Amino acid sequence: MAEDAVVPAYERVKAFIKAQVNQGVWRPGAAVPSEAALQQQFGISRMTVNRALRELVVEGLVTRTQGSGTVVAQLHRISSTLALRDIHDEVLARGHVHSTRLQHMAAVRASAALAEVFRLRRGARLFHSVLVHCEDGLPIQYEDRHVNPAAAPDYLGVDFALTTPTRYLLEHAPLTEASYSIEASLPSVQEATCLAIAPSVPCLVMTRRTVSGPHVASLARLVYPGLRYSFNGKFQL
Amino acid sequence: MAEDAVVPAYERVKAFIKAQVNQGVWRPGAAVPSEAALQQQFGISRMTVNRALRELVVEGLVTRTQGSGTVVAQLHRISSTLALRDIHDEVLARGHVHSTRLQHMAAVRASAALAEVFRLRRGARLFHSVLVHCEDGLPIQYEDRHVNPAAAPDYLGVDFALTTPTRYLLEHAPLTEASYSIEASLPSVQEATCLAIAPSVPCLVMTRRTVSGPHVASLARLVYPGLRYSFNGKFQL
DNA sequence: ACATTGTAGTTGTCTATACAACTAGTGCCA
DNA sequence: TGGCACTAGTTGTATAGACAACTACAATGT
Repeated sequence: MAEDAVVPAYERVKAFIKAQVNQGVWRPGAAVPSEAALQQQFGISRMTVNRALRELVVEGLVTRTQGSGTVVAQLHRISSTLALRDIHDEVLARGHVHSTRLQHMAAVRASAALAEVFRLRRGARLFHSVLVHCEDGLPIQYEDRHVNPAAAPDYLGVDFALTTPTRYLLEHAPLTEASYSIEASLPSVQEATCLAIAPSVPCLVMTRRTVSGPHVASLARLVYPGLRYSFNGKFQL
Repeated sequence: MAEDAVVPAYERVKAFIKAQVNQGVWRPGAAVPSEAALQQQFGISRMTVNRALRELVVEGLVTRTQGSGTVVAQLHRISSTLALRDIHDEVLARGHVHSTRLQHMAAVRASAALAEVFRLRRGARLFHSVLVHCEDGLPIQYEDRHVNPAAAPDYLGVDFALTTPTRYLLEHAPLTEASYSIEASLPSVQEATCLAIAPSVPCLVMTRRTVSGPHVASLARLVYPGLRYSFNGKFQL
């Protein structure tokens, strides 16, 4: 039953270097053997060693300088993959049931602030939706979103019992750029009401702007009750 | 003055594919030409095409299946590299002045909860430090930290006028693993006092656990006044 | 109808070699 | 001392070829 599971040569080299760093044999700043040295040590070709080291650069474990050498990196990043993940999938992944309540859906005129964000003129047509997402019936996200009709012309007709705004936009306006900001603040009265919390309960607020090709596709304000939700991340190696 | 700036062949292939995806020519799920096809199209060797495609996999732009082919990825991740960044550098990068007030520093005995986190027995010796970090004199972070003596035996003697706990630990207990959680909550009375805010002001609270080799090195509770601080991230391509 | 086999196409890995580009040091010379 | 040229060592890129592993599909046979 036990598969051969032949580990590729470049993986062996990576594992070796990671082990040295993990066990503290090579501290940050220490020199990693040259490609030629590792080539001899492992009895493989230089290109294979080169691949291993290049991948370790991407992983943030080492830094390389042409002409000089390879050293163990000083800072080990946390690549937190704060992914633009659909809340539907997220809830499902936890083994719970996701449901949605549509609060509002309409075409609106852009205020000066919105027009600037979307790089449109003031008064331009935008779609506006407000939803509440629930996990096992309990509200966990208030989603207030504006959408650029140029990126998703049929947004008003989408049935959010079948999909979520995030998913619909990812499918119809593929992502080319996104930026977000996470703050703590108090919910508005309407947000508190929809989330079934007191207005004094602190919330995580994520503001997210997505760009699709030439268009600013969407600006979303996502409000999470602070006591029912947290962002988590992990880094290893 | 204008350098030749010869763009490597594999970069040209990557740029070509990114452009097709960005401009919507190839939608998520669409097939990317095979290595052989790209090899012909660009007049380069297969290994070079292979490198380009492998790097695009790491960047999350495409997925590849042996025997089947390469397709444009469905979800474009935001790999926000929420780095374990030293707050001192962070403030400096914004062009401001960073200062620190040491509130407390002592050796303590582990409570049951702390012992579990650090994988030590109850009552084991730990170091405990409390600092307030200021940006241009304004408090922006309350840092309550426990440290494992096995990972940083000289922690009690560190002068936090010269360095920060984060920096000291990164240098003396190289990181092998870290996990964090971000929540919104209200500050304790002491936290509110130290941060010079009202106890009703919502705060971002990051709880961070770091591992160094065999030891759980540190557990930190970082409290940020919600109105003065936000986590930001960006993704492109 | 169903299962098996074969095959073309694709990606995964690895090699041996080559040259370019850069770094850091050494030694020379004015 | 200061500047310069040279060199050994290192990483960056690229090639042509090879074989393995896997997928999807077509052809075959029962």
